[in-house]
Amino acid sequence: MIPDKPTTIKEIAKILKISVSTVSRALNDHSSIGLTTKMRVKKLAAELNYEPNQRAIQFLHGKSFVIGVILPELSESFFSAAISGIEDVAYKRNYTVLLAQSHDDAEREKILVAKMKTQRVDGLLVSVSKTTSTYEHFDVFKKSNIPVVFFDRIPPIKDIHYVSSNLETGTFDAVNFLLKKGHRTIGMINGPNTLLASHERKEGYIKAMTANRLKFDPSLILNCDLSEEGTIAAMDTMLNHRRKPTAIVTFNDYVALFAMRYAKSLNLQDIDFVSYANLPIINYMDHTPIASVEQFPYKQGKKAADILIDLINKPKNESGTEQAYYNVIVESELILSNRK
Amino acid sequence: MIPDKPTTIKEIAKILKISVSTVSRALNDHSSIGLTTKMRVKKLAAELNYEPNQRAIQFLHGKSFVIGVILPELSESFFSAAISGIEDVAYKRNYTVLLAQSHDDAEREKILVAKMKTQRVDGLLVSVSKTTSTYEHFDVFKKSNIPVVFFDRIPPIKDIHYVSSNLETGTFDAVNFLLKKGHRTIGMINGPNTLLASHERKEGYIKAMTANRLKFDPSLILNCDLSEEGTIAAMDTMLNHRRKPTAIVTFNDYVALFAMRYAKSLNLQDIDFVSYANLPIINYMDHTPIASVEQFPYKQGKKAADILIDLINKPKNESGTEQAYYNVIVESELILSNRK
DNA sequence: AAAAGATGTGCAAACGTTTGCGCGAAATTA
DNA sequence: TAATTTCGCGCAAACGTTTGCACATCTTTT
Repeated sequence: MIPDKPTTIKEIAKILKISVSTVSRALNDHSSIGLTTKMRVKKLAAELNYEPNQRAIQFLHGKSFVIGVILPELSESFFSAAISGIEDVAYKRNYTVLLAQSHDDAEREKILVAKMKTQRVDGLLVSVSKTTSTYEHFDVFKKSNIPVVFFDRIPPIKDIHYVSSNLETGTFDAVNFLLKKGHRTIGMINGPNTLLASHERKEGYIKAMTANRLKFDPSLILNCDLSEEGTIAAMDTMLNHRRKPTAIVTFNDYVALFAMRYAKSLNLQDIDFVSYANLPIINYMDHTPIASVEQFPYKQGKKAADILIDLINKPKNESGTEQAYYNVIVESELILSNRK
Repeated sequence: MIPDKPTTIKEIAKILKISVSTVSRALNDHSSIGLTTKMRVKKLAAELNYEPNQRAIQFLHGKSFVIGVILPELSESFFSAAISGIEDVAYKRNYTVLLAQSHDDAEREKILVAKMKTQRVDGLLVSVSKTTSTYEHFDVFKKSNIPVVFFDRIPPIKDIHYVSSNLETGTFDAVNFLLKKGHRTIGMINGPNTLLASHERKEGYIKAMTANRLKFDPSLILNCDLSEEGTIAAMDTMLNHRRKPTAIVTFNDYVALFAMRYAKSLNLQDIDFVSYANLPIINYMDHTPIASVEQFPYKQGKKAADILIDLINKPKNESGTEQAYYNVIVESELILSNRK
């Protein structure tokens, strides 16, 4: 009836009339404990449903085996896939995940970072919020020598660990694929130039063209604010271009959807689209891009978590040696649609 | 240069030549500490960037302010929305979230439950895995008087707290809506009968028919394994029915997609579909259901988290009084498509 | 002037566990 | 047999914080 307080090592010691240290060592299979004692201890521990109090242990060691994760929006498929990867790694390496979302609000992100610090996480994994423009709130971690790994949305500052995807190669493959398929006029509805990702896409496009000894026509790459209206405007420009594209690469699946819908409303069924995989269900749709560049959020999450835990367990940086920073690029990859 | 160990209360005490207890009380605004002392302590604490070691405090109190959350699949939109709600509540009520996913694997779920116990979470929030058929692994929590709240996928056992959605009313509204729209023959592609959710849908359907003084034709409700093949088979049966339906209610968005695609391939454009909202992007598609039953995963998550934290902070159940169980139903609701 | 109350502070225990050190007893070596 | 090693175990400190209790000083009240 009594809400049984968890069994402690002390109680076991008292019952067995041995010291707590012996019990502790016995449970941890320490070499200096006799086999018989070990057996007795373990047997009783099992009977009493003994569970070591992690909080006490963590407190003693000053380690928590907890990693903090701050993401912009948990319900976005990219991030939920990433957190899935993070959790899987943490699980395997015996860490647990303390989760928080910034809702793309810089203020909330600041509070969360402080909270994570207070909770004494062993390390922090962050994809920064869209509205974050200063990065001093991460300094407390650096000062305390607690590793921070950024991923996907990485801040434009020096001396940080990060994992992100390289969209250039994926784009190269995408354009190359379209060229091999016979297309000669390939348009691109790109994102705003303020995004690093837009530049990577553009670079990939250009390299694919030149690699195929084709002239690069800058007017075939259009910027777009990623909204439906912006997409339609870009499409209009594209379709009225003196060289009307027969294939279009779009910045993301939403843009692809808008563009395809618009093309269809104009009864244009003959344009091939290639996009970047953001949405898991795009394959269920009536008209899908014929290929998409996959960014492997799950893999990125895994990689970032692995790096973070490596950093946590790294021997203290010997004074003098320059700290090395992990800058990991997860290659993106062209995936052909499995539907005809 | 030295990776500064966090400041402790002891150091403050030593510098100020007062005892640790005084420092502790000063920082906690205890009434028995002189104003001047308080000021001195707080000033120095601020200068040294003192942060109370939560781990020590938690250890001392035997409370962690952490709630465990075990979900089947973080990357499913329903669950990622739910975790978002959970996190928001936890954030507001000063708890943190320890997250884990079972990947719909009963074995992994068991391990995770044990791990959560070991981590000494203050409470547990669970949506059980599809493959879970026994529920003894939750007993350890009950024995230790740590509250567990189930949500959405709740186990078929007695004496548990849970939050789930009532699909009956949503279905009622859906069918009613179709009837008002003039439909008289309404089919339903339901899920397998093993799911509670299938029964709720069926009940809602029946009640809507009888409420409109229409005869209920059981042969218009088909079970389906939710796969594409199963959906197509159901559609075939449906379309060859002597009373060919003019509208169909489907178990979920995937089924709706399969069914709509199949209907389209047969050049049947005149069937109205209603579904249950699982997929956020369905609104971007070419053909969308004209309405869907929303289950508010975010809201469900919030509610479940609130209940859990209430339970945690509830005064110990006075021996004798029967424990009351929260059984909360979040009503589902019919949402009309915003596209024509 | 003595007793009683505030007021401000310190002592020490407690939370559960690990671990360096020491010590006695048994087993091995010289 | 004496000297040494190995084995098995206990003592006590440490981690950072809170808190009941006691104590000293100062201010009231009788």
